[in-house]
Amino acid sequence: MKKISDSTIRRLSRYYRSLDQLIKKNMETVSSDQLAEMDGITSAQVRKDLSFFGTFGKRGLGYNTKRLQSQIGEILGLHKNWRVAVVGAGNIGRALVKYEEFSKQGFQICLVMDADPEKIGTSVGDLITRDTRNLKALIKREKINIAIIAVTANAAQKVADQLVEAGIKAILNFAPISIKTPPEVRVKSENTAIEIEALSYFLTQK
Amino acid sequence: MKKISDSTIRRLSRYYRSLDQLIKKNMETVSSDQLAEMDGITSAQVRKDLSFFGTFGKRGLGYNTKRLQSQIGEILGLHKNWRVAVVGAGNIGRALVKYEEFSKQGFQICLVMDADPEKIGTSVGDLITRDTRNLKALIKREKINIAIIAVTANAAQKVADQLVEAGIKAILNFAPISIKTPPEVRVKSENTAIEIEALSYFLTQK
DNA sequence: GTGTGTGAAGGGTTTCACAGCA
DNA sequence: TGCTGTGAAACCCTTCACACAC
Repeated sequence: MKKISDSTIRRLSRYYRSLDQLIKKNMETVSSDQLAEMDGITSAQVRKDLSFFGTFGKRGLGYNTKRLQSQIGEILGLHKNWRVAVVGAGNIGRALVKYEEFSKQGFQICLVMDADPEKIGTSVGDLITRDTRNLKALIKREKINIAIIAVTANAAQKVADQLVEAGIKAILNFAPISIKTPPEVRVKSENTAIEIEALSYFLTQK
Repeated sequence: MKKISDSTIRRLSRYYRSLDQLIKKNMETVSSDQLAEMDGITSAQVRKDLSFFGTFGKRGLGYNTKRLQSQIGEILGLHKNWRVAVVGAGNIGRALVKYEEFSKQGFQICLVMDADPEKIGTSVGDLITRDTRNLKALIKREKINIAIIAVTANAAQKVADQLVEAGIKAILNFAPISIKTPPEVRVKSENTAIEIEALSYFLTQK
């Protein structure tokens, strides 16, 4: 399969959400122009993004909202009921466990771990915090597909190594540090500090 | 000033953090090769990024870690003690108020707001949750520079409009929806659902 | 007429490769 | 010799513009 750019995939996620809104408003069809307007991009971009995966629209008419959403969901693999683990039961970890946007799209958080004895055994949402010392066994037993790292910068690489050893192929990293993994493992980083520093730069320029 | 790409700015933030580690290990100098290796990019990229802002290294030697860090800090405006407000005292909002990575870099959260009467008056870290109805006045009184939106998708645009009206020029948006603002306002979005969906896509492809 | 799908053009970012300085 | 700084080349992504289907 042709290599699809990361930006395209991210935009598909956005289209998926925009379609949600339209469907709630009982809109049956949508044009690339409308979708583009909702996401602040160009209509050519929308059509090009979709064209990588097939032809979903009708010329002169646009796209059927429900069908397009379900097709994008299919492309992104959102029908798959992913099992997710969160490593780190600090502020961010706990907020993620309770984040509704996950469960809504089939990402089920089934495991929370921490290394701190004070935290082990405490409940987070419906889950009980487990000991990271048992990481490998827990990941396997719970058949986890995706792991979220929400530990400190110091601990992040070690956790990542353990996750890789446990067979995890997809990691979402919230620690403010780049982590190293073998090429077959995909890592996405979410680093709020970096985003706010970009705002700082912008304000400083003006 | 020449337009600098967003990716360059984001990488500068990463270099800043990588330099942190090196400084902690008492390394006096670093080459673009080493920095690149730490962040999983190429050395040419590092040198190119820095070259937009000046010449910071010594040929044959590399860069002085402390000096380079402070120069990057200067570029990003990290010395400025930004005053930050968080709108939305849900799970994410509360986690952000307590996020240490912010205060460490001079981003001081001085205001938390929510619309829910149950939440108004409750404390989050050192702050008391205020009523969003007073948003404009509070933003002005606290001299806020940067606002973080951590409310639901439904409420996000309305909050954004109020923030713009209150004179805010930089917004970090955690709501899973694109928000519209006038061109002079910079918005950065952090959307964990989008990142995890990219992982879902990756796992689905294999 | 309307709006999609797409090859081609355009613009921007990354990588290459090397001159030049410590 | 070692490593930076930087034009030029390569690459990738976005935008244009129009044929074509409804």
